[in-house]
Amino acid sequence: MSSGGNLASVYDPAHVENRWYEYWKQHDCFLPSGDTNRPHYSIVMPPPNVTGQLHLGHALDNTIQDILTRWRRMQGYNTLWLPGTDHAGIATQARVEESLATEGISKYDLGREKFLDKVWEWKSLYGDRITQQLSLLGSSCDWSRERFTMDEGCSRAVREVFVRLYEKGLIYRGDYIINWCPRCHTAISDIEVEHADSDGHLWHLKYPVQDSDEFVVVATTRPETMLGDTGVAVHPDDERYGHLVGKNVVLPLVGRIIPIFADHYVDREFGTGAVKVTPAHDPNDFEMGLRHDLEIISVMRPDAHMNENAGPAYAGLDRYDARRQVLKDLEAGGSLLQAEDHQHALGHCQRCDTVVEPMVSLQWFVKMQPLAEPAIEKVVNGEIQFVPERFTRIYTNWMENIRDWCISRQLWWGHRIPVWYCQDCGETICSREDPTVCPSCAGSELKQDEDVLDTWFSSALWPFSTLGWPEDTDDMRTFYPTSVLVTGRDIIFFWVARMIFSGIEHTGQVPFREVNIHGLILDAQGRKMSKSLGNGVDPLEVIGKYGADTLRFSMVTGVTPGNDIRFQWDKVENTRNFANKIWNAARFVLMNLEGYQAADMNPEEMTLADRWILGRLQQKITEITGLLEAYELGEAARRVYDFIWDEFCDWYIELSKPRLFNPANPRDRVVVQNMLNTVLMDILKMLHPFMPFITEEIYQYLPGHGPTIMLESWPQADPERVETNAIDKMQMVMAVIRAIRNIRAEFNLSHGTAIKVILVSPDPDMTGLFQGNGGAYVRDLARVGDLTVTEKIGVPPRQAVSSLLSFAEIYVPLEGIIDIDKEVGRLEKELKTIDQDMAKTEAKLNNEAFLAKAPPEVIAKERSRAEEAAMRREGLLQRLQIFKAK
RNA sequence: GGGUCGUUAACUCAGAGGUAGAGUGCUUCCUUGACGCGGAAGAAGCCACAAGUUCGAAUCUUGUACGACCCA
Repeated sequence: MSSGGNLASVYDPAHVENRWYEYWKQHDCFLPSGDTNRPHYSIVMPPPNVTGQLHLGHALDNTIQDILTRWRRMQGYNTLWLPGTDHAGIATQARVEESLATEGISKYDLGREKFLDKVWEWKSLYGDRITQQLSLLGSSCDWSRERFTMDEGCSRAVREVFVRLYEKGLIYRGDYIINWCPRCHTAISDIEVEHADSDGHLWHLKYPVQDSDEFVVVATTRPETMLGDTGVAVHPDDERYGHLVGKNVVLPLVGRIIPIFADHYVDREFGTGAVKVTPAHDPNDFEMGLRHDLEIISVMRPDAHMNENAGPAYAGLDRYDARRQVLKDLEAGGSLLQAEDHQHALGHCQRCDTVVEPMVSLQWFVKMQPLAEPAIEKVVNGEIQFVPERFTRIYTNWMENIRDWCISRQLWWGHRIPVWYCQDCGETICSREDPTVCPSCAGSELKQDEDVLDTWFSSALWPFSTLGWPEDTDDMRTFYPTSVLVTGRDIIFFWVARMIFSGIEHTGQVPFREVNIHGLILDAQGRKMSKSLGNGVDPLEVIGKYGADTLRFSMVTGVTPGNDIRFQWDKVENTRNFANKIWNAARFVLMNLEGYQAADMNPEEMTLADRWILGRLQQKITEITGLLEAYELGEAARRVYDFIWDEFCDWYIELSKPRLFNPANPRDRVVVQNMLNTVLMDILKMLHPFMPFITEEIYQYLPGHGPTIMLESWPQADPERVETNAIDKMQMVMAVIRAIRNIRAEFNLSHGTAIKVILVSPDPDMTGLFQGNGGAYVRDLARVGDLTVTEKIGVPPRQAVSSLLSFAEIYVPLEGIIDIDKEVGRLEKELKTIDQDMAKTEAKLNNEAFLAKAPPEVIAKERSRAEEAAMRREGLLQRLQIFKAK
């Protein structure tokens, strides 16, 4: 056993954390126990971007997962937390391109293969960084099973899934309108588009009706697209335009003859009620175009400059220059009627914030309807549960309105689409193995599709691809479906939803039973942390300054399920202080364990304080375990905090001191030593999932410790140890001590002066308590030199301050010190509040409806409250009489 | 336009039918044999507003206002 006297009085995480992480790793503590007789508990980690850096969002997400994992592991589950990283197609490729650009090289200079070599170089250079950062956080994940979305196994799963869906007809290729990012030069899916309101204009353009003097005025926010207009739409019931439906207009600047048609999509209230239709550059227009068989004329190039279809005057112009030019030309031709200010939502690329351009393009899609249906059902019927429950609706609403998923990306970094085109006969071949000859014509000129898959296509398979699917592996059988998925509310659509339908479709099972959704970490002002605002806080900085335990605990205590939390340095500091508090409590215990011998807790030998703290400990075990089961991690952490600081440190340790230092009773010392050790041990175990490092460090100093606290069993509450009688009595002792301390503070009685106290209670139980153990506590903790306990007092001393508790009266004689006027004032104030309280309770007790309908225990409580108040009031009046009777 | 969340002490947030809680900050005191990153005591709130349900509402219902976010 080490002596606590060697420990520094200030806890320094830097000397502790890395050491234990290495120790755990070396001793294989993160691996599943492998005991398949025990239930399994498994989590797959949401894979961070392989070239990314740990941010506070990761820190929170992984802290929650680690808490759950460590807790369940201690509970004896066969526990697996599987880590890994994501190849993050667009983001990673963009970063490599940026880096090459500084050398003046473009990816085209290198060509596809050499460029990909570069990306893999990046991956190996930065791929470890994020996982090392996760280690610093204390993540107890099984690194031996670490995966990467582009490793061999995951790639195999991707290939299998693509081929299966293709063969089932759920994957198709076609020309459809998609969101195009002109900067990233790729298609992106609907949810990768972020809408932001921006100030623009609504221009009214005058289109002449063919063979007529009439005009149709259309309103648009994007006049440059008029070059690609192939129709004008009005609402079928709009009387203003009814006579024009079926006629044509002559498109200004272009001269194209295009039809006027009716469609219910048109909003009569908006603008002029007539809209120009550009099927090639607007998703709604595209739909209308299909319905009315309109021509699709694309007027833009992939870089969002106009193409030759826009006409020689505009070809080559950037879309915004083209807008200015078109407006100028329309105005010159008298076709521009008015421009009003108008706010509208613009789509931006999630990655680079460039304004997205809707374009018609040949892409691959997943047909969502058949996949969405069972995915909704499994959530509605509770096979998958969202926690908090309200996220269920967010999920189902989205799933019910889902559109087909555009999965092809015009990138090089990613899973290449496993489709080949025969150059001889034009056959399309989708295959699990790379084909060498065309099955149709036996030709060998096969060319693979250039595109790669959306990164989320592989992420969607993560819960099973990481466990070995499509093979029927031990891990699949043991750990799938996983127990819970922990993630932020921002990726429910991107990821959670897609894992659910993929899991059901490919494994026939849900990928996880529960989804625990947490909020986002905001800055101190409540804003999202972002690079552009520069308000991000680096978790590594926090760990460096305060330690990972502190970061973890400070984040998790701020958590209420599903809600965002603000990051505050104040809170981090407070948590650091908490760590130091535990450290010093442990130091105190260790310093006083000299001569420690393990002893059975004999109830006979236990004092009131012992029974109280043991009872409270059992209650806390029950509460905290229950809160963890309900994913109320923040509340659980707060309970641990309060118990340690308020009850264990401020009361129990203080109460233990006299017994430790009393040489007259050596046996007493042994009992307290055992108490301190066991209670501290259980406290550490409960705190361990939250603060793994400091708890391990202290644990290793305590007598009776095992190889690691990680593999200790989670405390179990023993109901027999909950003696409510002892708890109640202790609470009364505490009330007396507080009352005396209060008097001390109010009368400035320095801590050095031992005072005299008279405690009066007619209840023999009470007098017994304070003549015994309770009195000793009062003497020690309230510094009472002379404590008189009596059932009755004839005439209370006049020169005394009093405190009237519900179960006892306390008098502190202060001959010569007491200021009678002040004391009278104090009592009168107290009398007033009692009167107010009494009025309230009496109003209730006089209310017949209350007596008739309120539950009996509430009525009883109200009655006893009234009685207590009456007693205290009586006492106060007596006191006042004594003072006034001069 | 639809939806979700929030509005509680100066600040940051808990609490979810039975007389309001914490941390920080503030005031006063304390070099008591773990801890000043500490201890003791205290001041501080018509729980956004309105109506309803209920014996009883900060808590449930409906609406309003303000703020944040998501979807269209």
